[in-house]
Amino acid sequence: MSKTAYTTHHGMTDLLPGEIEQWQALEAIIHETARLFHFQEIRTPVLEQTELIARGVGQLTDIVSKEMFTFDRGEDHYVLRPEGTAPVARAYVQHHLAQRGGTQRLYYIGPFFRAERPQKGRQRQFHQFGAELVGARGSIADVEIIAFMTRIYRQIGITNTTLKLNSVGEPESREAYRKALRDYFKPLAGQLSEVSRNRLDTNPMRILDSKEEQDQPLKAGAPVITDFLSAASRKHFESVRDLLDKLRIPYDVDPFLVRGLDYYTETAFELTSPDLGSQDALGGGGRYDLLIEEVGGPPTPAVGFACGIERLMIACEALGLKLADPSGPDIYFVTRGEEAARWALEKMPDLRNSGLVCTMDYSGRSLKAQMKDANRQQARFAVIIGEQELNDNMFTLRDMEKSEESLISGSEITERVLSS
RNA sequence: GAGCCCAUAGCUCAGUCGGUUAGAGCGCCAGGUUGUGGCCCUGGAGGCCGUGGGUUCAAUUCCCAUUGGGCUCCCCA
Repeated sequence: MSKTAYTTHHGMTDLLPGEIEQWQALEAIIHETARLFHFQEIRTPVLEQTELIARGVGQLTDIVSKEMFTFDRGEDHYVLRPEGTAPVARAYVQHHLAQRGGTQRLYYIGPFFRAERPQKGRQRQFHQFGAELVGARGSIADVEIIAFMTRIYRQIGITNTTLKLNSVGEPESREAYRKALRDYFKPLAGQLSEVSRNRLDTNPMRILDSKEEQDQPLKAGAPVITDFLSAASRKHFESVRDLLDKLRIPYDVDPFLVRGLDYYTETAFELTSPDLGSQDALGGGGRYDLLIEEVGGPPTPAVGFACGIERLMIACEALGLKLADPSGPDIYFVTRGEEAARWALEKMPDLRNSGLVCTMDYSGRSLKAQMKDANRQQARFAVIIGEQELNDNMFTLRDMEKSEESLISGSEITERVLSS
């Protein structure tokens, strides 16, 4: 163990065979769901300009103020992207996607980076998938996004989730609400936890998601943002709830749901699971009507979500959900002698052209060792080739599960395996 | 940034009240079957007992530090 000179950095892990199958199966579900919603994949670089993230996500957010991996080369300031929405917004502006007309329906899967202390469900390199509807104003867009997200979990079989829903309104309402919160909490400052007290001036809305024991009773009497929403915001929020009801997507309105990024407006939501332990958010999202403009584009309403893949895996694990089993080859060639091995090597391209998965021993090991390997790899059939077989052009085809053997000619292999 | 826990074979873990060559199960390799997997039997490889220092005649064991890992708070995915 100590002989291993190099290891991954703290909070970054390798995905090995045995584990990767689950990821691939999940990715297949994501791509298929996106196809059904007619969203198209977008891939943006892992490195972005630090300024983009700082502006887009917000200078005062935890992400920007203390969790970014950054480095400089000459004049350029690089950051490992900590989230997906700001880069998508940047791409939308940079490539003038607005000029393509209509609404851009985009989704992505990929790694993101935050320099936090790792723990269960939190890695420094983690993975998210997400979707964005850019250029869509109506509440139907919000609901499509939520439907997209929840459908994926339903497809997987994760059903014991809670969808929390709130509206954070427009900036003006939020400012009025912030003031009301300050007015409410100021006299109680002495009873607040230290973290919350510090937020009183900087970001009082964050006091609302405090988990500190002592803050809970104080939160209970706090003003609710719903009372500060403009008529338009209120109508939008009502419409979202109404449409969710129509789609029979259950949700809980949580007036204290405040998401950590600055760019959210109007609808905000979060999907939580009881199987995740302390980090219980599977994913979340909301509307961000001002972000595109903030990063230099035309005023463009948008809504999106992002979900953590590692957390999804934890939930699958807890629920015993296996999305995929590793599959073995159709044929494993067991060879004796160099000539036999060469015959097998030359035969395999034909079989593969027919769609058969085949492999063989590469080291000229004993027959027993090769059979053992075929078994370990869960091969459906072993084809045994020795001198005799080559001379007669008749080979032993062994059904590994039934332990039955038959003699067949070389040209029969494909058909026999395909038909069983 | 703060707190708690852990560190012995590839994996999961015993163990030494401080005392010669450090163990098991699984896995791996080989033999039993000179051409046949899974079950069984036999054998083998594989550990500076995370690292550094201290106490001691003697440390994998006790003490300190350090590194790595896990969990929690904060916050998020």
